[in-house]
Amino acid sequence: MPHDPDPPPAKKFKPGKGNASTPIEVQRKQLPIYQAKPQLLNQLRQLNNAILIGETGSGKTTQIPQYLYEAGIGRQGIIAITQPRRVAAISLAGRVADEKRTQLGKLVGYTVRFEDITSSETKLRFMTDGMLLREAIGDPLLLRYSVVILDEAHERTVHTDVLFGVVKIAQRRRKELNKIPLKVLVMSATMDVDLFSEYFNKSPVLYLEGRQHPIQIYYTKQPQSDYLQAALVTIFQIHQEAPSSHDILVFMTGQEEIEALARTCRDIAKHLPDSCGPMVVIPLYASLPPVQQLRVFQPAPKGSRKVILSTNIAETSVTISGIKFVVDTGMVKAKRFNPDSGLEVLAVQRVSKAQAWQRAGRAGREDSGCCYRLYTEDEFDNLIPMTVPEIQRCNLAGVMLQLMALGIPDVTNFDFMSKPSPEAVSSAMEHLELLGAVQKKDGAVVLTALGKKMASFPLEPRYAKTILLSPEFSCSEEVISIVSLLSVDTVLYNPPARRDEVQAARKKFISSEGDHITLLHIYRAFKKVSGNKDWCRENFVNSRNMSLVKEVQAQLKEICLKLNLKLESCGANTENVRRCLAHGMFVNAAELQPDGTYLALDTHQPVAIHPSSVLFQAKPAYVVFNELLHTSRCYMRDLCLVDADWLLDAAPEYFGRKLHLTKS
DNA sequence: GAGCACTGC
Repeated sequence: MPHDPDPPPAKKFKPGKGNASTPIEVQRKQLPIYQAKPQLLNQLRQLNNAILIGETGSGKTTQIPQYLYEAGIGRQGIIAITQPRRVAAISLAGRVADEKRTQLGKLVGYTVRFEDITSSETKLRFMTDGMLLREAIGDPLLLRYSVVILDEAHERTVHTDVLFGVVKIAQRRRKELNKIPLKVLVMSATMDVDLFSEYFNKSPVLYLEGRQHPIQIYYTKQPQSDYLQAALVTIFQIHQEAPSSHDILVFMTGQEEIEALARTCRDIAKHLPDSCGPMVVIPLYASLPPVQQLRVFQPAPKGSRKVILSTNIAETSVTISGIKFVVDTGMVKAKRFNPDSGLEVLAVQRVSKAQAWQRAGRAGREDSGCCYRLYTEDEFDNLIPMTVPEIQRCNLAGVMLQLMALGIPDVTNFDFMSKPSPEAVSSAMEHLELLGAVQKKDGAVVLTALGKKMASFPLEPRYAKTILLSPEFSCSEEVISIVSLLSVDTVLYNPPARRDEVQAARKKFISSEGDHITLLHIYRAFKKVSGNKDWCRENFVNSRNMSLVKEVQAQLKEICLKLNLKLESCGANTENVRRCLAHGMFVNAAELQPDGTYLALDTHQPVAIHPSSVLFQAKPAYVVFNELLHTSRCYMRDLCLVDADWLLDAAPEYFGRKLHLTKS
């Protein structure tokens, strides 16, 4: 453990944050980027593409859009600034509107799902990358925009990666058609610029100075076989040696190990000598109720040390001030996708170098800091340089459908910055063909009328298909509700300590027809009491997610109306709903075998009913399911009881060709 | 008889 001298006094000025005593104009001029403004504008005026590399705190996201606007660059249209996250788009727009001393929604606005605070006056528009992508379906050339700034490009979300290609095509097409040129700026925090620059026709890279403070990195001398034990030891070494005002942020992999380590830390802290101050241990992960998440921002009582045990939510989404020490276990839980089996696996794995640097950076936001890596320098050197972009580890069916809807001629050869495997692409195309979204015509694959409608829903293709089928079964109201319920995080609240109470409360909603109908019963009951909060508490229903369901439902209904889809309810006849689900989800069907196990019908792999399903004790002959989850076994989640005949009816050729239904 | 990182339209 190093000697830790007293830190220099904290700097008064914090980039990107309001400071009551300093006028906004002065604050803006204090940002590191201000010095570079004249040269920057000079270059940006001439360039059609540029890659901007700026460290945290450079002020690039708030200042560059304003500089462009003030200099009259891109005045012919709107300047779009995309963000991977809603909260970022909203808060950045608020900040820039303040700086321009204008009301949000006038000159400066934001557009995220369910919320559009813009007007005809809006010239600086902050938006999620997903929203710009959706807009591109109606206007592939993005003609309203003169400048598109793709921020946080290093995060490489699916949406950003698809947008890279979309703006590149729009830029070229606009030039060919003699339209107003489109300027594309890519902003990234990491130095992995070659890929970006190469992709955008070797565009120039501009470096912006940041305000990051120095961080001392420490490695272990020996590889650690147990990173949790290593984390525990490191936390208490820091606790015994460093001033109590220095908070610790520990990066771990998931809820369970975080809660376990939190308990251990609290136990040990209780039995330490008085010379050690008290320790406040705070868990942080996404599924924690919002009130508990806010605890990480409260300063610990004087003399106490704050220790935050977090998942990678604290890497980007949640920024905590006052962190002096970062402890990095070097591990992360991440989803992987196998295109052959259609299986998603959530697995603990090593972080990338870029991720390790991102974690370390969380210690140096206000002042110099330390990062303890619980692995050796050799192990660090062997980490992969960058996290594999999401586009290379997800199901591509939705992406391919969206590209087709954008009118891109040969989607299987789309110019991705990082190409997904040909297997993943062809498996996505096969999936779309099965759903009837695309078909082969004269050797080419084209979007069908059905596929075009499917693309207008912000849903996975099979859910969109199920909704579009629902009028045939006179149950569109029910199917829209079910799809809405499935497209948010679970509405069921399951505190493990109160399992018996949960089971008792849920009993009255359970349907022998499966999880979908059970969810529908809960939703109907929720609506009957108009979303009463007490009702939600008593019935272990997450009222926040339920409210979200209502918003999704309203959006889906609006799309249905635009498509002239008949909205009607089947009332108590839920068999129709199951018929509809069978027709929409037939690719996710499973069949009971004579030995009591299940086989997935498309891949013939053995699957099991997840214990969380209401059908867990039952042995239905045929089910359709929402997803497969590979943990200790391969589990089907969210099941619906169906008839074999319905499946055959839904896809006679598919089941006749590939499968052997055991039913005689 | 299990257990789920994080976003987003």
